[in-house]
Amino acid sequence: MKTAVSKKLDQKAEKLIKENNLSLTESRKNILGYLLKNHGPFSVEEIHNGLGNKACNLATVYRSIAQFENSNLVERRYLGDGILRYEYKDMKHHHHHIICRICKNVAKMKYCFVSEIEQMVRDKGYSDITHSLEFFGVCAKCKAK
Amino acid sequence: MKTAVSKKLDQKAEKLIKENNLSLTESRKNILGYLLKNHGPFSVEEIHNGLGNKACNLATVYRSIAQFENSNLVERRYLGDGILRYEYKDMKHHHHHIICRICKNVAKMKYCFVSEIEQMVRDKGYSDITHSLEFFGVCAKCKAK
DNA sequence: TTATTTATGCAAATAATTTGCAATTTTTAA
DNA sequence: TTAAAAATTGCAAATTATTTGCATAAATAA
Repeated sequence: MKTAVSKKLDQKAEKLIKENNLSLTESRKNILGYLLKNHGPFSVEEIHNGLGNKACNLATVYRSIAQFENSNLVERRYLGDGILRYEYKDMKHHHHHIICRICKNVAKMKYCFVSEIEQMVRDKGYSDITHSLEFFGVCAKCKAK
Repeated sequence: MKTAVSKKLDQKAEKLIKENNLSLTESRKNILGYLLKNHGPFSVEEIHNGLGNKACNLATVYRSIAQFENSNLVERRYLGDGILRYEYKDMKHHHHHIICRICKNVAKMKYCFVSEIEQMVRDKGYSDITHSLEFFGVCAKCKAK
């Protein structure tokens, strides 16, 4: 069963892949579609499972993600546990995360005023600046236990 | 040749190890001493090489670093390239990094006003909050090339 | 000092990621 | 539209970073 929203996001995935001059394959459509429909970040394995495992090979997920990263469609996150995760890089909704050190739940933090600091970095002579900011803490639920 | 400063930092390493109730071994003194004397972050392999390789086994560096992390003496950094790095956690000099995407040079950024945001995280019910903030850009040198 | 606990070296085991290569799919261009 | 060229995929094997088991050695406690 494909909802209208799901279909729309599949189309968006297709559009993004073409716009970035990547060849349009089933796997890539599925992988990027998955990231558009689900709010990550996800490990490569989670994406692979999420797609149903037989959708494509794990190596293909790695390769596709690498392409998407190069094309700036996806961004890598490191949450401190030794596993890399990826999520769709939505330019219009820049955000950060709050990760519970115990249950690993990832909450979104929409507010960001790091851009003010980026100006300082720019003043030091750097260009093409990005940043990664993650918060770690113990969430209320875990604290109560 | 051991300078006075170097000797002082070795003593500091020793003190820190004892204070944290870790047994005081040659390896641990060397590893923490290295992190006190050199401004990281460093990968486990870099530390191992830095100490001269025969100083101790690579596995020992991994194990010692894990201990130091638990004792909050050392903090883990992820600079986006798939390798974990570690540096001495100097409570008195909290700072962030600016990493050149090309030459990988790591510059220190002493200024930090993320603590203001931490209050927001606290307000959401999280406790024991820490954060990780890294900037990535192309440094002036690399840009000129 | 001797007993007990803890750490180390070494080699083997894991786990995540990458790669080579033949087969397949996608794109290009006639 | 179709044939040729280019790029991607699956699979298995290779890498790489990290962890672990276990016997030996060193550090701490009594």
